[in-house]
Amino acid sequence: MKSALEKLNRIDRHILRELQADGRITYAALAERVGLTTTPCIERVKRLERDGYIKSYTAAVNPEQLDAGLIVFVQIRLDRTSKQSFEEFKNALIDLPEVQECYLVSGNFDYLVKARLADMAAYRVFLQDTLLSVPGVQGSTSIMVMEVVKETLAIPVPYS
Amino acid sequence: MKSALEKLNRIDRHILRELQADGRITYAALAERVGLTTTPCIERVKRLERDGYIKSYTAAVNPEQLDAGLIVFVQIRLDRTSKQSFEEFKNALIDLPEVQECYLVSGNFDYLVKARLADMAAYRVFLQDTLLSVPGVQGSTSIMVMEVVKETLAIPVPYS
DNA sequence: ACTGAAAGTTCCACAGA
DNA sequence: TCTGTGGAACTTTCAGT
Repeated sequence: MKSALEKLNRIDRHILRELQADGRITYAALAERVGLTTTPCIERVKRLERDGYIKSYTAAVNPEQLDAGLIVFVQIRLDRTSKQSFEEFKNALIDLPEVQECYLVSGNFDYLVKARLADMAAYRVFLQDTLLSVPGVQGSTSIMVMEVVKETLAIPVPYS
Repeated sequence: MKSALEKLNRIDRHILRELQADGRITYAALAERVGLTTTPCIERVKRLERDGYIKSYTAAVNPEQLDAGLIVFVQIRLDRTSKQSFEEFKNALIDLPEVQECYLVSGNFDYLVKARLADMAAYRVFLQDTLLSVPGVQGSTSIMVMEVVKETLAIPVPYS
């Protein structure tokens, strides 16, 4: 079984690195960085997009300045007796703008939710009125983030 | 105290939404979407960048296709007796490419680390040879992600 | 799969309101 | 802070290797 990265040659991996570092780089500048002219460079980028290596491009905005400076992880335990609970919970959660990540995880609880809130007041409202009022939720444990040590979106792509 | 969002007018918030949804949109198209001509639109984007609302632009790549399909959260307990441990730990962690997020958190353990690995074999190596061999680490608990329900980078910016 | 060039867009600085 | 304009830069297509 070939590793996923080996399907991409050195230039493609270089392109992925550059586009992760600067998603708005021009094709002309990108081509120069990876040692191509613009035409084949654009072709490679389009193929990376088509093949799903690049899902989208996005501006990374600063949560601190946008009423979302508080990060909290909430472990949610669901009522396991009904299988319907899981689907209901997912559907309820997926549209909440405060919820940035949600995972089904191993262990004593069922879901791990990462949310961004303005402050503790907003957190209390979110937990009580939103999360805990979803049908099937049995209990929760919150982990408050005191300090962000690292937070990156980048997937490492080796060998320049 | 004015909320952070209220420092931005409707057009600026609209720009932030559009750039989060498509980080490579041309200024011409962005200007049309927000109802401006290109010159003032570019000025607003540059100001949002200067004022730190926009931190960077990035391509979102697919971890599944890049040997990083497995997500694991590791709770790390540190030796609390030495204050030096915290700095050492942070410095050791911050450069690890597998570590996508790292937080100092409240509760029984000290750090919560989110890492992306190729598979369970890579996870075991990472935990033993990398995380647990950092000086000052007393213990760890791992939470394996079974299913990704939601994973977004976007910070909600209300009122179009 | 790449080069180079031509034609069409976009960017961006400047003048003006 | 906006509109409009013109030259430079960039994108994109196409013929050729």
